Amino acid sequence: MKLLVVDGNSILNRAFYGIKPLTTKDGMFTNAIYGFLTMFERMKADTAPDAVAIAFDLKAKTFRHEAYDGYKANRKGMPEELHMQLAPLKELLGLLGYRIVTCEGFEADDILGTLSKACEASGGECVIATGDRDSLQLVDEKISVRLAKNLNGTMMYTPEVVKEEYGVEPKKLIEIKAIQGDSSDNIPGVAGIGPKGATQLIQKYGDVDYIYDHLDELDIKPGMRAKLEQSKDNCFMSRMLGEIRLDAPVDTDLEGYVPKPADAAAASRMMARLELFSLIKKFGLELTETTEAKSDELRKFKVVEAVSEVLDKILSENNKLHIQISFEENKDSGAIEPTVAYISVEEILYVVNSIEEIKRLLLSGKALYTDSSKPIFAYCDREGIEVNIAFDTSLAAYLLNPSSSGYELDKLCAAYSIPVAQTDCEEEGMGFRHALPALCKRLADDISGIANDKLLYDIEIPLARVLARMENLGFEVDVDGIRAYGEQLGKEAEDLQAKIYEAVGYEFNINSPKQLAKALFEDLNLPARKKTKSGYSTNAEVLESLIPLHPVIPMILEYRTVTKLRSTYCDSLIDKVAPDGRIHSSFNQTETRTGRISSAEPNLQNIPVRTERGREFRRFFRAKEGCVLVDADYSQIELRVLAHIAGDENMRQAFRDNTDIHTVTASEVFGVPVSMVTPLMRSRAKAVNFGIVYGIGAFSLSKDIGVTVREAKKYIENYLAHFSSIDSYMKEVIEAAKRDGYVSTLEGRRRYLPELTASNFNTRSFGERVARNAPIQGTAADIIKIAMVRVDERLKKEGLEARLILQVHDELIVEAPAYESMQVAMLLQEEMENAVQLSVPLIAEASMGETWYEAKG
DNA sequence: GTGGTCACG
DNA sequence: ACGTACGTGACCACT
Repeated sequence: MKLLVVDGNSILNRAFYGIKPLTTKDGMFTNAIYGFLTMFERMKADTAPDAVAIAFDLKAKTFRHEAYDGYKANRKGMPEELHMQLAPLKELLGLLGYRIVTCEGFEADDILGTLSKACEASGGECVIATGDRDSLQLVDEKISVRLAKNLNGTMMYTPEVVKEEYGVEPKKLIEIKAIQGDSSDNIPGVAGIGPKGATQLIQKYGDVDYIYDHLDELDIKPGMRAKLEQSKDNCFMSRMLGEIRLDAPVDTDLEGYVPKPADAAAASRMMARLELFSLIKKFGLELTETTEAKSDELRKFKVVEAVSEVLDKILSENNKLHIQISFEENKDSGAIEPTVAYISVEEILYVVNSIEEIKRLLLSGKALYTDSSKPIFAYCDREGIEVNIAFDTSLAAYLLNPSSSGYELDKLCAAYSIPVAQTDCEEEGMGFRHALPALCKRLADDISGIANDKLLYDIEIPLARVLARMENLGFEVDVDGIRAYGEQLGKEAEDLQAKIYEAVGYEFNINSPKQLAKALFEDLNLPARKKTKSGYSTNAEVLESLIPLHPVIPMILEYRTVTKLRSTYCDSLIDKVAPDGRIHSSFNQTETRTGRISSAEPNLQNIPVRTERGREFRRFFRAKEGCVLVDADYSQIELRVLAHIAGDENMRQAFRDNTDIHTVTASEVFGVPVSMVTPLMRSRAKAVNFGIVYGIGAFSLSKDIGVTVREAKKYIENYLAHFSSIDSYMKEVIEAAKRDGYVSTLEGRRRYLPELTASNFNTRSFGERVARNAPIQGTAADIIKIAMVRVDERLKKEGLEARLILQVHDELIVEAPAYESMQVAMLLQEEMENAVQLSVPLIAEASMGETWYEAKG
């Protein structure tokens, strides 16, 4: 019999502190549950046990507290955000079939000890899973300890490993601890003797009893002898405190710990409630039912194939349709086409299998309520169909909580407790499809409840259509140009590589941070400035500081730049060019927590611009024959938004006067007239402005602009003294966020901030920075989204051929026939500047050219 | 799959 | 005393 005994509290702690905060949309923390179950599953897979026991401490005092008041006296209680996870975790473990063991008056450690010895006594083998080293004393031939280091890594301790690491046998660890003590549990040990001294004593004399019995005869230095004499009582008490008991009154019949079959439905339901969907998969469960429905609610529904006549009837009887459409690539034409549609009407889920019938639905002009509108918009755009989308559950759910991990139908049904009815139909997932009307209703109510109607119906849904068209259109690129440039960069990289090998003295993989760190910090003896989790940092900041120390450093920096440009922007970009000679990026509308859109496969929002060498890539992004690119970007949109929402008159005035904001800031921060502001002062002031938007700290600012922390602090103080409303706004927004649990943008877009209630300083500070930044970044995102919808409408209304093809957060790019370019530039600027009315002017500047390089001002 | 690094706003 | 700016996506090495 192989027994796995889990130290519940210790693994839970590891999980909690080792994983960044994870919460459900209601602010319930779930990171420790997630981490615990992930580690648990891994340990179980690694050890393949026949029986499993999970030991937890009880809150009550143990015999150790009785013996010594000070025991764990310096231990703070469990933080609330961890405590709230304990009961659900235990319940979940029970549902999964595992047995939890607790014991009054004893700690989890004693349970581990008792069970492991009982297992050994019955001829079995035992693995103890824990996060702290106390249990190492239990290790012997049949008992091993798996020490969890992080989410994925464990370290296996056998007697040999313990001996190797500590220099003594496992049992002797108790003796060492008796002398050394343990500050984390407030165990005193012998005052003045630390780990080294304690280990030596035990290695030499075996145990504490022997030492005290023969204290006068032993060859111990007088100082140490005095310390031992003085702390004799503490030493024996410490041993008692540190020794794990093997006789806790728990059930030691191992058969009772063989896991029972899991209550799969209840467990998956619970995980869904905790929004831990990846765990459902990890534990081999299925997300089938999402709520515990009463039997009459569980009524079955019918699945009916909607042939032509049935469809006629549906269309004649309904003005709105709840519809979900699957798309697939047609293998012959390569086009993305609808393959099957599901329409949910009361008791029946209609399945539409013909593409012609699906087209009829789209052309019907009925208000469509769907789970994902963008693919529908995209298909209809290609087919020239004017589709009427009235609702999109993914967009609604994104507005309700932009921090969720996914917005698929099944997850939403689970997260919003929509009952999923049953069918006898074979196919999986039909229940979720049938739940679409109920889900739409619930989400629509919730959207109204937080006054996000305009955001959803007038901004996000229309925007989905614009994005779909942008994806369809794509961006023409000069493939040969990229290829040639890639070869040039490849040659440069080779030359640099050879020079680097020569300078270092041997060949290695420069792209490997690990090998590079060895070359620089070990073989060339350069000073390591910063550590990462896995070694010494070799990032650009570190390398730049090393430039004066070795001629190879600039080569490495250049090598990095060149290979980065080549691998990220040559090879992969070429791969993404479609047969039409254009790159069709995907624009994700539910990805960012601030409301921005993101671009992927490829990401066209991070094409280089800051260095000339990188900027060259923009020459290969060009307008098609006969067209030009019209590019318009907002000037200082985030600072203008800040001036508006903070209501700062000084900053507003600066923008109304259309002055250079960084120069004005410099003048205030450095206390000189505007005419005396030097370029250095302006650039530092610019960093301060950025910092303010990001939720500044003096340390980071000082690092960014290379001044002392003291100076940086002074700059910030000067800044906030002059723009005093910004100061008060920043304080108020955090207060409001703590009160409400969320921050919002101008249009009411929310971001929830459970981090603000965390007890961990760093977590909470992060929450505060986000509270300051999200309304600004998010409002800017709202504004450009409105502009995009309006630009698209205007282009259509004015009968222009020009089309939006790209958005880069504060920049829009339109591909326009040359003869339309002036009109388009005017239109773009006008719609961008008037998307919303703020108390400061919004400025957008348009320029144009054949390529992105030329078009960008 | 994660971590380090770096491209963009 | 903490540990150090917001938001993304992609590549590479390494486990």
